[in-house]
Amino acid sequence: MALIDDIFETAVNSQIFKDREKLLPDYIPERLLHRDEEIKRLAQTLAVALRGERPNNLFIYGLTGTGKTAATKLVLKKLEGKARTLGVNLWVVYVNVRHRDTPYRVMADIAESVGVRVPFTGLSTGEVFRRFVYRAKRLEGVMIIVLDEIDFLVKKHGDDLLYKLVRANEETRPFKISLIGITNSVSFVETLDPRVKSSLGEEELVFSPYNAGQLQDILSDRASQAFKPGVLSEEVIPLCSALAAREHGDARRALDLLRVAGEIAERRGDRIVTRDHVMAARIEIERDRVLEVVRTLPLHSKLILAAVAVSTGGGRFHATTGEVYDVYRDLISRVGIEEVTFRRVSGILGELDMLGIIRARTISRGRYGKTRVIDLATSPEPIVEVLREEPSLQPIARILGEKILGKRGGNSV
DNA sequence: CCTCCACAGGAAGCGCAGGAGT
DNA sequence: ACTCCTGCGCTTCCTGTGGAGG
Repeated sequence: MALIDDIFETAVNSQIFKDREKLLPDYIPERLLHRDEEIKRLAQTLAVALRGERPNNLFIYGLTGTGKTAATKLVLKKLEGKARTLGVNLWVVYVNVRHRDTPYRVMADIAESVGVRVPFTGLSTGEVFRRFVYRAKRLEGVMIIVLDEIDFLVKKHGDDLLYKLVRANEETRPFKISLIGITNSVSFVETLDPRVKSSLGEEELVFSPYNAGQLQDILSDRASQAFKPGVLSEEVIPLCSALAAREHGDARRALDLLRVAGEIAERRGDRIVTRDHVMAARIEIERDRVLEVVRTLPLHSKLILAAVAVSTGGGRFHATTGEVYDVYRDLISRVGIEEVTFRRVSGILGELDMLGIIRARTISRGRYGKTRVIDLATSPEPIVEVLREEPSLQPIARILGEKILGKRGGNSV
């Protein structure tokens, strides 16, 4: 009991954190360092909405963790505040298309924002669109729709919806609709229908990556709000910045490192956050990411991932699609599940690659054919862990454990 | 220079579950 | 009760391809 009390006690009276939330990924700070130009451009573009005019459609590019979303949300928040005090009708809809990854769900979010009730399935996308237009027509004002990570939608479902939204503006008059598309893939724009491309890209804005120095500024600023004074040893912030700068200047990653390092220090009962905590944080973040991804994988994706783990010896060497398929069939024969076709296995390998959990690159071996060379991009332990959670997959978890973890001399936990 | 391997990956469509509308 | 819609995981059938070996 005393142990539990201790845990609760440290949680309430943190020795490390003053305000941990300031480091969470969805926290939007009042000011964004080193993004003045971008914020100015955004504000200038959107300001006309305060006069009841339609802002130009806007396209925002930039790699992950460069502040695109934060800057957009920040400016929109202020814009909404201003609109309220001026009594201007303004609707802002923010949709992260990665999480709402079908045209239907995106359209549902947009329609719901003007008060249309939409069931989560059952209607056609066109019907939802029609209801939205019907409702919007009898409203007055400006709507700004933000489609974050828009490339996911287009890659999976084409640009039909974008085309419709771009044109919706004509149908909903006097209600005005302005679109902001956010993407981290620059090449993505080229795949768009030219009509969509030109109207969506009325204005463009590029967010360049932070360099290590800028990351340091950001971390220092945020750390002073989030941590108690004096708990960070002086190498921590430069280290987090350097690690994140190496990964194309991703500020979100840097903040994650800092927060998790603090959490680890707190769990261990240390009073000072050091280099060791940062290094441990790095491993923990990666592990959690993989666990989360693997857990939500459909059955056969899990099995194929297991097959990759086995056929690459836990990541010590690489395998080809054909080899993975053979191992997969072998594994599946032991648990009495019906197997999927080669084509599907190939498709799933592509999906796992996109998730960053394996690495696959296509090569040609000349006479010996063209194939993908597949690597595990993570350590195999989290995979075994997830397989163990599923009773029917125990045999496979065991095989994996023996073939990989056993050979490494590691013990099972 | 051409062949031909071992796949890559596009296209179409199927069966199912969940739900709307009538 | 019935039809129609969607997303999802999947199959079937298909065309495309880099380069080692003949």
